[in-house]
Amino acid sequence: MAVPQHITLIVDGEEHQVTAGTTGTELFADQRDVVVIRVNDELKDLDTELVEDGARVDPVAIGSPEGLNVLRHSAAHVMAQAVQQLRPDAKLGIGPYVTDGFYFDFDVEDPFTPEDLKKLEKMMLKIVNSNQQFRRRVVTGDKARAEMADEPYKLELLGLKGESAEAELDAELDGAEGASVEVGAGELTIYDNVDRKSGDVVWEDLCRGPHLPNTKIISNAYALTRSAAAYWRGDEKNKQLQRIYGTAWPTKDDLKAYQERIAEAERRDHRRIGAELDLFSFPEELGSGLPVFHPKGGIVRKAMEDYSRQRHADAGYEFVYTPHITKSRLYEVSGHLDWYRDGMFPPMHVDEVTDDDGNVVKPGQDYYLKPMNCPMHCLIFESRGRSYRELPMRMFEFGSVYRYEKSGVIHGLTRVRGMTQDDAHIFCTRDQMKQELSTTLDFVLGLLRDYGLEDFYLELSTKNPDKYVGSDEIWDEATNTLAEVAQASGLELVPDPGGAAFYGPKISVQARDAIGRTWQMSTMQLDFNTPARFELEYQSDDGSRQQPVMIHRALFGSVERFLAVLTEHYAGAFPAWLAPVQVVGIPVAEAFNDYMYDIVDKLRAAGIRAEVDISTDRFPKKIRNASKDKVPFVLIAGGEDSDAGAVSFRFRDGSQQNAVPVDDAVGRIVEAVANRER
RNA sequence: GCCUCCUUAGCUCAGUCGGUAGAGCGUCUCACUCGUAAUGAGAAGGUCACCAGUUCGAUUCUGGUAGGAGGCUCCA
Repeated sequence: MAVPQHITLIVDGEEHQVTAGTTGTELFADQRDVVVIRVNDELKDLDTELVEDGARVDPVAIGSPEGLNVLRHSAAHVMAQAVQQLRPDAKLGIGPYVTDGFYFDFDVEDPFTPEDLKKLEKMMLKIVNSNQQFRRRVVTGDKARAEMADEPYKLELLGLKGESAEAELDAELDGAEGASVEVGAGELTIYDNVDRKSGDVVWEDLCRGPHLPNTKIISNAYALTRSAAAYWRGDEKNKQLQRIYGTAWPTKDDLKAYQERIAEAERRDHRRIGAELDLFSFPEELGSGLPVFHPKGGIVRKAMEDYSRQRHADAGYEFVYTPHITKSRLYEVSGHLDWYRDGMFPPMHVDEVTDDDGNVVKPGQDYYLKPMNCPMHCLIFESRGRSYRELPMRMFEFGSVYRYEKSGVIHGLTRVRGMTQDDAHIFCTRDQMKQELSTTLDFVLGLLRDYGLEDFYLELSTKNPDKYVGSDEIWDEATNTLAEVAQASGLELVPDPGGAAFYGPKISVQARDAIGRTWQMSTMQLDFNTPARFELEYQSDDGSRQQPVMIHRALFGSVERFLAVLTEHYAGAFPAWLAPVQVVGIPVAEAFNDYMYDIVDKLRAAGIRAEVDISTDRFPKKIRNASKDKVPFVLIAGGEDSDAGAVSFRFRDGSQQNAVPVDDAVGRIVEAVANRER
């Protein structure tokens, strides 16, 4: 019976004969960075006994994406153990890994304080240093329920698993934001944390795993970053649990690099730079999410808009203007009041006439601030009969819209209540739509590149089965057309099921910025429904009346948001063509002020935004000020320069070029602006 | 909208265990006239977000409102 049976494993690509029951720990004993193994595409604990003949076994290093996930998941367990030491009443929610870290949700009487987080970090260090083992144990449903009797949320997850078919459950749990980490497909498992010395089980959690072999690997390259509330299973109808976020890395240097990355993102925060460079502000008097642009920010914005207008004109767009408010009927026809009433500012009720007794003699009317421009563009289309010869008709507007965003979501310029969309609607025939989408995508990407974004991928948002209008055939046709255009672009295409607006599917362009973050930028939506609702039509070449197709598209999304993205992308150091001040002239001493002014006058005559710093600051201080303002070109002139009819450059990176003849310097700056050099 | 935290000079922040406040930067004045990231001295500047309550007395304690931060939910 106990005869050792030999099996063949394909270990890291090579065949090996081993005794059945050999563990990953034994196989990879000399590879210290291996923390889990992959057996036939499935991640397993390192101490898994291997019994299947012919199985593929691959080592997973701690630094690999999967290894990092396991590290962070295990760190979440250690944190939960510490939390239950500090707060024995804490009930466990879920605790998955996320990008760069992990979190764990707890139901506790009192929320965690920053002091608690410090205490918990120390308690975690104790656990980490005591080198507990993570030990996996398969349990039956009854056994799991018995052991988790004091953990109501775990029982709820077990209940879900019991009730529904496996596949369904996994889908549901995945939807519930990481819950599948707790009770995955297949068998139920509990992980015991076993004390090294005593062998006692000090903590346990219902968990799918896998985990690190022991807590020591977590080392002390972890940190608890913040606490916040989160709805249980991601549903705002449920109770809010207290969530603690943390991060964990293979080494202290990795942790430091991560923290430096976070600090860099903070330094680039457009709200901070916007204040430092005097670009915009959010006066409390106006209300939340309603920005004003100061003169410097106004220049950046105007430069962005001017270039956009020029490009749109070149691309055959026509410019339209529409009002900010309208009677309610427009948004009844468009369907917005049905779908987005909560996201719109409440109506203004006007023109009601009552008699002396308060009876309504003449009913009033509701006016709404407009949340979208498209219905108004439809009205322009239908203002007279249209011929197929006019199509495609491309209407562009910097359209200001107002949305009643929930107070908790407003964020700088990226999520506001009043914004200006660079909105266009293209009305075309069905035959034209594919070509039109394809040229629009090229146009969009080209323009984004001109603003300095280079790295893109596409997302295809498809029908939300609970939130759409129109027939399935129309949705299929629209979706397929968008998919074909997206694929033809050669860019990576990520599906976004259910992400579409109610009136049609969309492609969105996601851009990566200078520090690798992605932002949703442009969107292109194909819409058969709005033209139908407005009963738009044109006369075709055969004399029949046809309905046009409508393409919604915005490049910036909103001018405000795009300015925020560019501010963070450039860390405030805008390319010269966008910079609020393009040139600051600094005379070495007052005696050279006039010489400097002559140069700056030449620049101004060439359309350059140039200033002379004639403040009483000393020379080095002026250099410092210009640096802090991130001015692209600093021009310096003293005796050496004026004698030679020259000027000296100081660039933003601190490098210099001296004794440049004045005309050359002017030409160079004019060229840099005209070519939108970075 | 929900949870936690925050709001003190133009900005960044100290501080007051309840007796109406400080620093640095910035601003202004004076002196300095200088070659690549901070010259020195002096001055002005605050209803301690707003509104109530408790108190002899509130910037401080309590409640509410507004605004902000980080999350959650949402994002046409």
